[in-house]
Amino acid sequence: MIKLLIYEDNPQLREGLTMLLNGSDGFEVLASFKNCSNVLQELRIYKPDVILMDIDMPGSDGIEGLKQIRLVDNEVKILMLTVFDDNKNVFEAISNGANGYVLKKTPPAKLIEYIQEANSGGAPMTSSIATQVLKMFSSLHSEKGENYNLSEREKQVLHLLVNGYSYKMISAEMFIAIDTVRSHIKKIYEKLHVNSKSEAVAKAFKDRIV
Amino acid sequence: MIKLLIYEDNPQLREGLTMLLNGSDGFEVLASFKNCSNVLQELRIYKPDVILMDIDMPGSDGIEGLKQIRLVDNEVKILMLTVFDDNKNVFEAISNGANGYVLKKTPPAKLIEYIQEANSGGAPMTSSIATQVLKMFSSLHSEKGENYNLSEREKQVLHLLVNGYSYKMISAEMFIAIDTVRSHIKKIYEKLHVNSKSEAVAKAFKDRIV
DNA sequence: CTAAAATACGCATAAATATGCGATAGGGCG
DNA sequence: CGCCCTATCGCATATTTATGCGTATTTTAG
Repeated sequence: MIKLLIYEDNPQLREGLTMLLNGSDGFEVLASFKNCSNVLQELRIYKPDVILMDIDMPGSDGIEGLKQIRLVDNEVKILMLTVFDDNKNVFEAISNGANGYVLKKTPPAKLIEYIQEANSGGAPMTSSIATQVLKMFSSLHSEKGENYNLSEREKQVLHLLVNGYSYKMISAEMFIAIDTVRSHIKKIYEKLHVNSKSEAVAKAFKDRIV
Repeated sequence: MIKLLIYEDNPQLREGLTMLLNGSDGFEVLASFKNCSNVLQELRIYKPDVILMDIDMPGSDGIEGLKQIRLVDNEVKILMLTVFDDNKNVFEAISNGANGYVLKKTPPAKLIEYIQEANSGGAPMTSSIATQVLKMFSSLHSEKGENYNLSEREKQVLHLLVNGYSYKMISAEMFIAIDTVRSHIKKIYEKLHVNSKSEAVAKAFKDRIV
């Protein structure tokens, strides 16, 4: 019997998880909470095997809770739940001793598998997370990311975009018509597989093409 | 149909894998080889989707093969197979662009799952490997930049912005009116001293507030 | 040489964003 | 109790962005 604690601010999801797990053989949800303000106390009282910890909670967030727990307990397995597979949180979580990191959209059957895996000493990750982790690793050694075959001019435009330039400013800076700026940006979007300026900027940072 | 190449020096295992996969729906083993001396040629001829690459092969070993392939092809998925979950090889493999890293003792059903995962862009790892990876990561550390005194809600909004969400999508995701999203974003811009979405995104990356 | 990119530009239009000027409600604090 | 902050929402409007559909010249790769 795997004993669980759940920390999740969204009431629906909290209830859903609790019901799912209590209804599954070999699982017992001891309690669930909407934030981790009293996580240490609760840990002492319930002595769970595995903790499901939402990352994006108001007040004391999941990373904070994780840190607190790891100050006093290195045994309990902590599985982080999140809607995002972004770099920062993954890194923070695993640097601070999380045992796994899974997306909330993970189907129930998978989630159950992951919990079992965490409980038996594994490190379950949804594949997009694992990919992130591998990317981070690769980036430690290989200096440059994808190139996306951006042309020189396109790289210049993207560079200016990343530095907060509007189309008008780019047009002025590069001595080309604003419509030409549009053309370039459209091409850039195609190549990066995005469709907004901020997505392009984000991608530029993530893939280090800046 | 996932098309596979197999590199494995042990004849029994090589045959076993081939039979297993050819006997499974949706898989086709194009060919299998006992070492990767001619990997580039074979890659060109067969154009596989996924390559199963044993690490511990005599002559040209799996890491060597991996490196060669990645010089000319960043698309094909490469799943490393090994008996050991030792640090050195894991690190080498993932630094050189392997898509996954699984132990040979992985049960067939799991292996099939992993291959599918690799094929669809994931990064399958057996849990002991994943644990290794996390441990390596934990040894690193980084600290945090400015906070800009963003409120909880503002951080959530910024987070979504960084992930390419439009106002409308944020409104849906957070269950608030689009005008409220506007309010938050205006406040965020003030606090970050910017005045466009892409600038905010850029700043979020630069200052690691994401 | 020829085909394919890259570069440059124009026009039109729908959607998204930025901004200003409001309002209401709850929580924390001296 | 007022005062400030956060969070919520509404309306109006100007600007910016995204996109489609064109044309034309130059450079590059096969």
